[in-house]
Amino acid sequence: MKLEAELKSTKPMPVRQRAVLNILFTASWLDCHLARVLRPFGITHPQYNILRILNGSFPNGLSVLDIKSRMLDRSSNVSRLVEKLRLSGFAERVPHSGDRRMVIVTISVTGKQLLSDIDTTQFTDHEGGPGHKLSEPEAATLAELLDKFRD
Amino acid sequence: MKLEAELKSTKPMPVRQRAVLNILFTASWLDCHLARVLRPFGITHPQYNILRILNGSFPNGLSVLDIKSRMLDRSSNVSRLVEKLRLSGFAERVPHSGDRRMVIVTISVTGKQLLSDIDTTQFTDHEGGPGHKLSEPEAATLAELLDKFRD
DNA sequence: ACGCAAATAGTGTTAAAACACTTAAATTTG
DNA sequence: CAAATTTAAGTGTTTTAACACTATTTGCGT
Repeated sequence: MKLEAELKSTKPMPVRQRAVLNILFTASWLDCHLARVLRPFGITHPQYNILRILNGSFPNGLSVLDIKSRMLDRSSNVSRLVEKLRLSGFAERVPHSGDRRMVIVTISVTGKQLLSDIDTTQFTDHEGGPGHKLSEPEAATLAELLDKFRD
Repeated sequence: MKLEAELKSTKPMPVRQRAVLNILFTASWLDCHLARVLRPFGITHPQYNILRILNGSFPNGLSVLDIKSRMLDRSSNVSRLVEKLRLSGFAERVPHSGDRRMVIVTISVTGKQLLSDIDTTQFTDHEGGPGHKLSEPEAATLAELLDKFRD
């Protein structure tokens, strides 16, 4: 559905404003879908995000700041989220030998199992997943325009 | 900056996954910018969102459900947000005469003044505003691709 | 070596989101 | 018309985000 219809907007919007609102609206829409898929697994979106990051650097771990710098939402509370993941058994924390300020966080076997259970493709390349109506070139164009948008 | 650089991603991503992450990342980036501009005015993003909606329907008011249906984030707590706006003097609430279940919310003069103070163009069409690097046709294409993405 | 600034992780607190539930009024149905 | 259903708004509670702050360790300059 077009943005104007979703938002029941009557007047036509300036094009850049339409782009801004559409980004925010689409992200909220995506978040909602993601939360619905994640709920049965007892994990939140930011926690899932961290697990994906840890999985990406596996078998190496990452410090808390490394995780933060790779997160979509940089203002979130990584220490507490990591602690949640540790309590759930999805991540491990070991003090860094060289620098005692640091803590190295690693995804656990259980955590890797969780990710494969969730089946990431459900959100990305799966048939019914979000964005399936876009062709690959269209998806590429979309990502490029977003990169340019943030410039 | 390109998404991969922002997220310090090493491996190449599937195109649709790249689009999904880019939408989420860009929205978070936008939110951050918006919060920075809004802070001096003592108003939050969802509150600003509601004020814009009320301003759009001025001089007519809207019921709480009408507001909710026009919001970017549909799961938020409109009653409490409206109460905050009322306490700050930016909105007014009057019971609906015909249907006593309903309450009609209207933007106040102070609220309209606040919006013009914030100068919405700062986020949309202003020179240094977000998305200023995009040409108008590019912004239009971006919005269309996002519409299609949600299909 | 000493003091100071930067870096790193974590905590405390307030405000907000998430979600289920409640109250009240209108509408439908038997 | 009475009871049940639906609709609208609001509330209670838990979890989380936001933001500023603290504590500890490291590195650096002198």
